[in-house]
Amino acid sequence: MTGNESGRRHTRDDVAETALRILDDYGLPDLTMRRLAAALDVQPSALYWHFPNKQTLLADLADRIVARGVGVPSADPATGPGLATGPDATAWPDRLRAESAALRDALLAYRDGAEVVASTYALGLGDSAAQHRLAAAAASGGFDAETSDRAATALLHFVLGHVSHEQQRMQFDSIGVLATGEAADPLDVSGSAAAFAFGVDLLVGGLERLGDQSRSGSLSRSRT
Amino acid sequence: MTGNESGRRHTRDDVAETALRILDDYGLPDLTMRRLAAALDVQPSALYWHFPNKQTLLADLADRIVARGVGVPSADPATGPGLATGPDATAWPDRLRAESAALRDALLAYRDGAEVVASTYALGLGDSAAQHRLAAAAASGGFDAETSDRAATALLHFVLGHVSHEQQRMQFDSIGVLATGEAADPLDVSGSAAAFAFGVDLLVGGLERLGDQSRSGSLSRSRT
DNA sequence: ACCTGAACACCGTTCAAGT
DNA sequence: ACCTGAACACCGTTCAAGT
Repeated sequence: MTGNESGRRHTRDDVAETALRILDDYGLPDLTMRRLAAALDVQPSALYWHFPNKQTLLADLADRIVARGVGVPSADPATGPGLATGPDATAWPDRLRAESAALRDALLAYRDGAEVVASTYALGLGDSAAQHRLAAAAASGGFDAETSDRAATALLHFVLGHVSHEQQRMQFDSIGVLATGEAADPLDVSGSAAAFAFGVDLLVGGLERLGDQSRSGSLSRSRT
Repeated sequence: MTGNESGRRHTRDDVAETALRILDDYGLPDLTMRRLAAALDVQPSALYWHFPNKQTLLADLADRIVARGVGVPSADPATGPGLATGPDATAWPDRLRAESAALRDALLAYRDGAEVVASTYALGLGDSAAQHRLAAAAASGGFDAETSDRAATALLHFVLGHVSHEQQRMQFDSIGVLATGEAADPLDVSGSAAAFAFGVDLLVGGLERLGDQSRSGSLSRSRT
């Protein structure tokens, strides 16, 4: 299905896609070079012709996971009915919220997706597509580049942290059925989404407030 | 110095403190059970009498790192001179900012401190001292428990993400002196602090704005 | 261009047994 | 109460050599 079934010779793309399948089916701890090699019917050493090391492979996966999340505007029906505005005319706070939600969806689409992207981002590897998309959304609000970048970084940290936590909890729940009578309940699915929206609203709201302040010229004290 | 030099018999506390020293001196990747055992002049298997597994050990370290950050109000002279208010009379936004800064300081006090705490938190292990302190600070602003909790979680995610990134960059800089003429510059130290403050301000500002809105009764639409 | 074979230098964890 | 000895079942990575 990946394009190479048993023809024995692989491309970098084959390797990455097979890795992505192992990740999604068995999780990050089970995504080892040796397991990946076995899935490709190849010796572990063969992988090092395609990728210099494991981190580089993971960075590639991270980029694919994030990139696969474009074109999904929000998947959230709460944006309101009949707004009928052009895609460019959307108010920037909504664009920022939509971009954050799309990123969350992208991360949730693969098991341990958030952790893969977070660790890659922490190591400074990978294209920074997520960061750039968020920064562009912020910049559409008229903020200068540094402010947009910092807001994007703050949002990204929150999103990665939140979804990592969320995914950790998902596989924890799926294993131990919890001995504590109360159970983990699927209510938490919507609870997680609400908590996510709340965090995003806090950051976007903070940015809106910052815009209001500079517009009314009440910058209490300029920072040294 | 840890209390046990070569008396050969160790306590759980000995083990944790020695682990903390290895962490700080050599970093998280070098903190292996085998290395820790060697530092204690003990067989690796001996560690499993004190801790059931490595994650539990790391959770213990995380708790110690966070706990060691209490009593350090802010370490930031920018809070303004001569306020002379009692410790309890501080405005809640300042308290939240101070708590966030103290947490950052605590994490920065140990090499890879943020990653240790973040992974422990993600796994749902450890006391949640950091989370609780932040939630208490938020609650002192008059917000209900759920709002305070969610604000604390958002802040915590941001802080852990930011400081992880910051620490990763620190050890990256200390190794590769960077071939790119521009260099990594110590300016980034203050840049990191400013970016941190900005992120915290965004979240705290968002919370203030939320307070303002509910006070003026303009909750556009109540969420379903 | 892509892979094998074999090795190097490691891991975390278990468990019977010792003192 | 605290540890040894020995093993189990793994890791990521390198490198000469093959086709």
